[in-house]
Amino acid sequence: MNDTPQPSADSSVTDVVEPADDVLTGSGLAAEKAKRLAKIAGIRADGREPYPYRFDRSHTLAEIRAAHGDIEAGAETDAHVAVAGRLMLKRDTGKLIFANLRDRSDQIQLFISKAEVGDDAFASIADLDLGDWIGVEGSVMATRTGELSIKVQSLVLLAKAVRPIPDKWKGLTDTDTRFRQRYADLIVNEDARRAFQVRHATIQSFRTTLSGRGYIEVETPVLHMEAGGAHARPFVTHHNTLDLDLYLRIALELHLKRLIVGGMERVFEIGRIFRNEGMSTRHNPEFTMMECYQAFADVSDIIALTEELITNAARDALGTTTIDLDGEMVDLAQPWRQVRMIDLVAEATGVEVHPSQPLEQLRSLAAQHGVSCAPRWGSGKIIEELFEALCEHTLVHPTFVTGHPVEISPLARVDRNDPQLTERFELFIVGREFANGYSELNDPVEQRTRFEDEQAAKDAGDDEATGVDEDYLRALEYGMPPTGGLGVGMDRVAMMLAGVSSIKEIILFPTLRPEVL
RNA sequence: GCGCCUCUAGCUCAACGGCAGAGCAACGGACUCUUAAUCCGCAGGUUCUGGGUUCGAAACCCAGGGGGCGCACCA
Repeated sequence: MNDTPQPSADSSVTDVVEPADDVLTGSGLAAEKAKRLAKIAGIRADGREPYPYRFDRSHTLAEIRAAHGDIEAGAETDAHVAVAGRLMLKRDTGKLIFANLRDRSDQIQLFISKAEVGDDAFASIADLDLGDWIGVEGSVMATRTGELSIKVQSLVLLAKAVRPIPDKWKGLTDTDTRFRQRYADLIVNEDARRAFQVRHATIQSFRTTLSGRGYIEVETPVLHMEAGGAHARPFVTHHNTLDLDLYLRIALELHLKRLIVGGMERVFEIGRIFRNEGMSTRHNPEFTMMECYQAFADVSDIIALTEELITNAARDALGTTTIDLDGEMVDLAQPWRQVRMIDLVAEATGVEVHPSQPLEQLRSLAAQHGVSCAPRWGSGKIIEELFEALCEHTLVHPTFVTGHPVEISPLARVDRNDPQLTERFELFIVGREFANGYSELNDPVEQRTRFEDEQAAKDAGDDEATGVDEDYLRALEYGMPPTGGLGVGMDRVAMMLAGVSSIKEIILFPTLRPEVL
């Protein structure tokens, strides 16, 4: 960079190896880390390894509790076990140490007797810090007070923690720290661990249900030439070798339907999608969508599938289909309401609405209800806006809102009984959208017309409208069978089942502004 | 993007313009059945950052930063 001579190396090296005395005797974070690093040096000086490569575990802690949880107070068994986990609590009574060991499955007490392990080993165990990873061999017992414990015969350090874990009782409550340092959150907060277990069970349940119905799981590109399949502002990136701007996908839809054209008949993908929009308790810029497509099916099949997927997920993740929705216990196993969007708006306004009505009539209805309209909006868009403003938040119980206007549904097939509406639904629960599905438009000529309408909107300044996807049209020209399709916001389903109110609670590493370190 | 709230020891929180403190963790000591062990002792601070007001600011004012909530945006 410049010609300034660098400081000589030996001026900066000398005080790095041995921490200064005042750091070792203090008790701030720097002092704490220095002490623990000094312990590591001491362990190595003893010829022991603070970070060994592996440990043979015979049982998880839950397995031990399942097998021996009912032994009597004071009982000693000859069950010899090897367990591993993180040291969470330590109670040192002099010649006995009680410690709490936690692994992924459970937490169990360690009973460490100086007479049993010997003076040297006892001293090194007493020197362990909360947060250290350890491996233990011993026998299963219960203390005089009946606490299931492992009587330690030997203990090895598996990984030394240099940084202290948060408060053993209060945990970590600062949301900023919890989301930035999810590792620390997971160490101390049981609720966080549980939420991600529910998320896992939810996604696993979807896979099981779909697999059981003959769907196969596929992976389609994240980098798109054209960000289609939804109305959303995309993230733009650039491929250097091709010298090409690409978009991160905003939906899975168009590639999955190409596979239906190819004859795969039943496909699904659970994948990350990206929308360059605002963040809230219900929106993260990257989130997880499940989309599935089934040949020879229409919207009614997909409505039934949606109900089954979510009800099964509740059963698999929670063991019940009765869940708390905004303080009200609702059984998901009961049939879900179906109602047309135009009927909900009519109910809310007392006036019949339909996309065939003159634009001026709908504009004035919107104005009466405080909904302002952009000049380019057609009747269908105004009806949707009225629905969102007046009806959406009232839908607490699971409700399939159906019959969306054609104008706002460029990929959905027209209703067989009403050419101004589509065979489409959105699922709402506690006022939030969870899913979207329809009978898929498979007529290539009509799809081209719909795309051209989108293109016109885009040209008119709608930066969420999509352009014409020529390759998708080419695929449709080969013939797509009648098809029903579904998209489900997996984060929102997991939120509902985990009972959390922010999407950041159900995404391990939510998007945050950069931290100043 | 706008409004409101918030930021103090590693963690959880006090201090209402007047000496920055407690609990946990840490450190030293006692204790062979604890359960957030207990008891005694000791130590630990850029009060988010930068300005300003004041004899005196963690507190009040201004600007900036992080976070939360709401609104806006959002198939």
